[in-house]
Amino acid sequence: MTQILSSPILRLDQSWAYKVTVLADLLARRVTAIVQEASGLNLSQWRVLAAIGDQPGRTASEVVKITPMDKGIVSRGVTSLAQKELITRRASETDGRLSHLYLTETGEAIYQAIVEKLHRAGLIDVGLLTEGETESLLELLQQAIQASRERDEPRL
Amino acid sequence: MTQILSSPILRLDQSWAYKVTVLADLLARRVTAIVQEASGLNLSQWRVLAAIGDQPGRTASEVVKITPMDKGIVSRGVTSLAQKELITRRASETDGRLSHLYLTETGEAIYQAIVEKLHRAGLIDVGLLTEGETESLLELLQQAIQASRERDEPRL
DNA sequence: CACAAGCAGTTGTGATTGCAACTAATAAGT
DNA sequence: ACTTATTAGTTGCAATCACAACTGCTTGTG
Repeated sequence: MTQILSSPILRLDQSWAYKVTVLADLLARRVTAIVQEASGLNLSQWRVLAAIGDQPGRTASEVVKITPMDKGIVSRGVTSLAQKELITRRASETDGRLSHLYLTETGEAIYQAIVEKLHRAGLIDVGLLTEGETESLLELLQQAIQASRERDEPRL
Repeated sequence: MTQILSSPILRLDQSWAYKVTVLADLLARRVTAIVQEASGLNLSQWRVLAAIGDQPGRTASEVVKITPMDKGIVSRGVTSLAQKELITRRASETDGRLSHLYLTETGEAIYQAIVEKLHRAGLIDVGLLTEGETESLLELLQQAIQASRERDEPRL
């Protein structure tokens, strides 16, 4: 059925954007707690660690691209992780501006331990949804992300 | 296919939790920009306003319940919105602790204007997904939220 | 009624964030 | 080659947030 009223209505409990927001916040709180307890890292430090663990050799700006983080935050994350000796920077030989990032042995251990805990907490796989549901959720989310990225500067 | 390796792997681009996080952040930035430009309100003030517009008479703690916000933030939001005369508090007659919140005329106007803009920006309805897709996305998100809420204190 | 326990809302504070200004290195244009 | 534009990454700072302590009201128990 189509909209009857002339002005659009915001029904929070029917807004996908709102639900995504609420869910993301719940997830962030749980991940933060787990990461904090397991390693003392904060959420953005963990995100940087995870992005590197996910694909070693990434540069800071690549981390920014795949992550919902400001480059300032990533920069600070990289610095502090390097100080804690969880990652190392290796300057690129072909481009003096960037360095590739790798987990140290300690970093790898912490990374694995946290992944394990997140896994058990159902924050990686989805124990709650069936395999098919998960798949379609992933697809829908990806579409929404893409669309949101494309729309990003439509000068409203 | 099931997992072959012994330790769970975090593939970011296949993690629903990660995608939800990225998407929520993209959405938050866009909503913030729109709201800021339209009204000068920040995101949490807008969220409070929206929660009241969505269902007038809500109390602050009800806003907290349906929203991913700390009660401190809601409290400050309510205070500042009241100062700007976008909402009014009406003390409950039956319970001296709480007050019901309502939009003023100005508040209503701003609320409507922002909803309109968000709508045009595709942040309420989903122009990007079909109706069926939207529906299943909503359902899946709701399930995930519920599950996440229930799991919230599993003392890991 | 008195007392304990719980809930609504406020406020203080250190930590975290987002933005923008800045440096340094590379790429592009002429 | 030289000048300009872009990109990587760092840093300063004001705004925002999360958490916890606190006040005051209400509910439950005896």
